[in-house]
Amino acid sequence: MKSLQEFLKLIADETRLRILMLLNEEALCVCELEAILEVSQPRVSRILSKYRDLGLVIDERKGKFIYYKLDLKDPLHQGIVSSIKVRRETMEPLSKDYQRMLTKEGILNACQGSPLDLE
Amino acid sequence: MKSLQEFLKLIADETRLRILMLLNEEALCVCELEAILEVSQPRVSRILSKYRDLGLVIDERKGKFIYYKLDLKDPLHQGIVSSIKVRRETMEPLSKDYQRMLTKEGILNACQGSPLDLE
DNA sequence: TGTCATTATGTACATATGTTAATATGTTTT
DNA sequence: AAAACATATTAACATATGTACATAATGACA
Repeated sequence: MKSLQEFLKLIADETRLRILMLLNEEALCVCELEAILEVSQPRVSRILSKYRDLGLVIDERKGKFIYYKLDLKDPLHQGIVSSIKVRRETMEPLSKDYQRMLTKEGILNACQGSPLDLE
Repeated sequence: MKSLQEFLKLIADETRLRILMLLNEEALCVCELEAILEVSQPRVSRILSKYRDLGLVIDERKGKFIYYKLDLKDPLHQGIVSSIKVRRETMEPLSKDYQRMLTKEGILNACQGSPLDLE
């Protein structure tokens, strides 16, 4: 129950939810998130650290970059996230974010090392 | 999107979520909620007014009592609520609350007019 | 080892939020 | 109309939260 409260509190914020929805699709590093969302680096980093504290996220280093991806162990959390995902197309920052992530628009220049080339 | 933020923020609190889950089952008045949840009357009233402000709740007067019930028009809100409902039995205040509501334990004496007799 | 890019954190500030007690409003009933 | 009860609101307080800026820590790689 406490875990549900914390989870809801975290995603009850636009930027935090946007990050969560992206990380639910694929692993991304801080600078990629920064580029997609157009928010400051410290803010992205802080949000990721909150997710990490609650064990909702896994991080893995690849070269210079640390890739984060969602790791929802609780089926309730999963259920809530997929309820939102189903309606992503109708929810405006979320839908655009997703497109930007797919097209990698503006990302290559944002992260100097072009992390996407690593894969 | 803004509506989703507000909704999540509201239910990211134990008492507020407990009330929402109960009102999702049947219409209840303030004093019944007070008795089931064992929280103060002003607090219940305040929470209901927030739900009312967001149009999540319908109220109907019956005699002395005002009965509130949930009115989720947004399918996304519905989806989130049913994700939680599915796992209610495993979530502790929620499960007991539901039982108390069904058995009407302690309620008849709490509301002096015995509102339940009206039905 | 030194430098550079990435990521993390500290601090200070403003703003928001929850809580309680007291009080007001409105309704029924006699 | 008055009493009794249900519900709503106000005010004051403490606590929490978000934000931005500056700076620090970490790791990669030449």
